[in-house]
Amino acid sequence: MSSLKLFISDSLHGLLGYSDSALSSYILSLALTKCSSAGSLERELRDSGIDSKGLGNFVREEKKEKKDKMKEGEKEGEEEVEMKTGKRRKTQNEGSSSEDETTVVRRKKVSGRVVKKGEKDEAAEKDEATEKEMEEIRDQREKEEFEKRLLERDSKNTKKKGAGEQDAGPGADVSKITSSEVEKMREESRMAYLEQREEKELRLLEMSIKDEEEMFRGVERTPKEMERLELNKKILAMAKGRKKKEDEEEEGYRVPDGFMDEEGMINKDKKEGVMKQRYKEDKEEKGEEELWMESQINKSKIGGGKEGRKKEGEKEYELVFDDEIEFVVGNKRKGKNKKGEEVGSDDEKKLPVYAYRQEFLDAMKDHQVLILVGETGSGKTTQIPQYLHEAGYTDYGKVACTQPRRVAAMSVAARVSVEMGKRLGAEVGYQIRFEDCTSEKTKVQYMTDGMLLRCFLTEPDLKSFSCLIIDEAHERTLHTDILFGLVKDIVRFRSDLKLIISSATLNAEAFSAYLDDAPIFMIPGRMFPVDILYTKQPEADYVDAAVVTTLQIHVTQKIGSGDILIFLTGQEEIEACAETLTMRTKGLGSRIPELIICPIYANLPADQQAKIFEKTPPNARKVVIATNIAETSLTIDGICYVIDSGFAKQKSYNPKTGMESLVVTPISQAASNQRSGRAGRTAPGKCFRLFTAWSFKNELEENTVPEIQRTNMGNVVLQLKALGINDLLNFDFMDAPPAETLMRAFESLYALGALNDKGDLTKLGRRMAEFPLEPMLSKAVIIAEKYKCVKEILSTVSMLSIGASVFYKPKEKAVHADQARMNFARGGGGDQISLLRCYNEWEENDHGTQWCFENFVQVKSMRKARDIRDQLAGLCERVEMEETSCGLDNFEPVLKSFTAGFFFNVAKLSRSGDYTTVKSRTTCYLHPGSVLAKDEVPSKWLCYFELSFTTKEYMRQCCPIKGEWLVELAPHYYSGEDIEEAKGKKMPKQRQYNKTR
DNA sequence: GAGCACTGC
Repeated sequence: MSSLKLFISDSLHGLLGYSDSALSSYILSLALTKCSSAGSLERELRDSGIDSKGLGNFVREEKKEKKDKMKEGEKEGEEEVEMKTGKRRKTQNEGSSSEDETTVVRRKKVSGRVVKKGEKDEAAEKDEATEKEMEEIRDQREKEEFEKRLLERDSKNTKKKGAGEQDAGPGADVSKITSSEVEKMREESRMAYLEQREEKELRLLEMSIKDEEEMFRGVERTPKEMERLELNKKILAMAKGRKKKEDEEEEGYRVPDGFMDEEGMINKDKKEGVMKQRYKEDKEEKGEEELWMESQINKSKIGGGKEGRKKEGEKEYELVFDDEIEFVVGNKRKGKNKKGEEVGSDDEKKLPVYAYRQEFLDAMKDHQVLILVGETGSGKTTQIPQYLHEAGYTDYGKVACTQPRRVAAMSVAARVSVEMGKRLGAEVGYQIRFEDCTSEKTKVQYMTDGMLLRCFLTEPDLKSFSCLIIDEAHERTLHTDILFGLVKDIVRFRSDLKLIISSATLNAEAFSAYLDDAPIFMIPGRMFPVDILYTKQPEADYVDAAVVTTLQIHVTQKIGSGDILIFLTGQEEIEACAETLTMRTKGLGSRIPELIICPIYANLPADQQAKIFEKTPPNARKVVIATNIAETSLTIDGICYVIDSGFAKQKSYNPKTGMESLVVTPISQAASNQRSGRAGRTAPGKCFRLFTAWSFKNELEENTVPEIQRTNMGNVVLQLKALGINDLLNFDFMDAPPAETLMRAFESLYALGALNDKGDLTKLGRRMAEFPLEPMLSKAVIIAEKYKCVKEILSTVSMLSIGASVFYKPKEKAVHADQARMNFARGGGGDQISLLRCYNEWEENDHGTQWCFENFVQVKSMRKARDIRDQLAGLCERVEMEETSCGLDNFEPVLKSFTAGFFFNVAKLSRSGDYTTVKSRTTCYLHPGSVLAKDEVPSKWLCYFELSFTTKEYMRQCCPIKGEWLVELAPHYYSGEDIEEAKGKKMPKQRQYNKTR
């Protein structure tokens, strides 16, 4: 609490200090009451912090170390390993090698079958097998040998023990193992893990060397690159040399395979007995977690699943991987309407919603507001608006249905227009940014939620609508959350307006409570049951675990039983996962059916994205490796197995520094359930969660923190202000954003001149709200009029607002891509001017695709930039802003205009050579991707587009500016003092003037 | 020398 107080008084001092402090005390009191009543300070702090709890950090750390390890080559301390495998290790120690138990089960199969295969291969390998395959075989050998030794030793131990116990008399426990033996076993398993890891790293290293040599043949390489390559080669040679030596040494221990086979069987039973005994002992100690898991398992059995499916399934395994993961059956997601007929042509009649038509219309008659709960497949999105239309609600206004995504709005509208037999754009239409497919005749209108929000600006009472349906409300996007507040207000004074909040999850009570206890109307979904399986122990590396699980599914489940969908966090992981999968399936060759690997993430070029929708050929299985994009945005048919890493990248915002960060965070229970639902769309499915049932219950939040609580609110505040909502701190948010975030938004809008000292919208603010841009960008556009560079700033702003996806950098042509990008930087001006040059050149080349290709620029992004630019230009025309131009030779006006919007984001070069933000004194770094990163003489002053924390505080999209500009452009924010230090001499003290507002 | 999850106006 005290820290918040401090912050508020601080910021008010800096910002509002000069003015009459009516606003400040007002805001302060509101902020404080809001904050204490919401009790959200703790959450805020957590949100703004960079550390995510749970496994996220661990995994990251672990990965980084993995890389380090690879560089260090063979140096590997025991302690380090202990740390790396910490999570897994811990449970193993506590839960006392339940893993070993399974290792034995596996071992039998490995030696029983794969070895024989291996022998055959060995005969033929000289002529046939590729180098990689040979290595695979050798790997396999090594592991098996190690396991055999382990078994042998174990059997000796057990025998010895057995003899000893007999001496001690009857009743002595055969299964008791001394602690030194436990220690030994631990070490063994540690070694095994280490060995496996080492092999993997080596293989990867080898591949990367090979790749580099092949792909860059004939391409000039920098000395650094050459150096790295040489170093890698050296490491590989050294490691291989050592391996060879070890192999030779091991040769002496070799035991005939056949012998081991049998021996393995005998040992297995004994050891299993031992392990089970210990397992039970431990379970008693462990208590809650195990008990809960057990209860979950029993529940699923009662639930009518195929009892003991897992146990039986194991026996069916033909091919077992030595790093196999064990899963525990968890609860079952119950299917709705188990018969679930195939979707046919007249399927809407079979949709669950159909049976509720009359009931629904009756409910509509009685209530103004209704919460509609219907899971995926209930048909609510397509049918409900039609029912309303048929019932005559469209006689005095349109029925609007909002969707969080453009594609959804378009496709649903198209579907409904077919069902109604009307042309799209006539009675049924949609409205999204850049596309208005409606007409005067339109009765049923689908639109994005952001679009409806924009409608409020022109039509505050929404009088052209008779019904509003806010669909997918459970997603809690920023726009839906704001809509809630606005529509709640509207229904109070427009008794003729009907409101439906439609959600797919059961936490509808929250919506109901928020909307004055509105009645909840339930429609069952059409879902198939999904078995949920958890890992028995935490997995240290979920990417690796996902690969293994995929192979397990692929090998053990019948081909044609369904495709696999893996949820990972981002491009990097997806690529790594796809690579490992390719490698391992290649290694297995024809022993397994074909596995088609399809990565998908938003930045993937469209043609590659389309691959996931191709039908899987018979005798093959598709595995889709996706980000969250597959959670909501797209539906892939035929998925029956979902592998859920339990993580996603989530944006969080720290209002103190204004810094956004994208962090790998554990997902919520709700999100995990959403993911598992993806397995049961066309047939009964299974969801493999790569975490334990315990962590699901105890470590995952129940619901995802709504976006409104972890994002910058500048734009929202400006828009709400433009709608005439003045008392924002008392605005009826369903979940209020953190007070600090609102404060920061106020502060920045005030400094930009969008709000006056009373907190009211200024003329400038009203103009800014017209632009569909972040306030700082809008300001830059408006100021450009003064500096006569509107044409240039519009292009720059459009390019900036599409994000970082402009330049495309394929791995194999990274050097060329970088070169192409640096070409745009020639002539100076930093990233902003580079983007401007890029846009201009594209325009000069007739918006050509070929040009994009040659310059490693993404066409998709450029087209988007053009759309945005056209829209902005249109808006400028409407406010009679002339499209002036300053040309490219003198780009100073462009940078000045940009700085006029982004003067918050200015960093100064300190003596130590780092940059420090001028006001908040945060140390930050020039992003290596910036064109300025290669400059030899760093600019004294930088103005950046965004500050984002990844591994460091990085400034992205930076341009060099002059210190004097700050006093000229933002005299109320910067004084001479702020810049004199860098100038080295005293500047005449400038009086604050702030009377213009 | 890093790495950008997903949306939307």
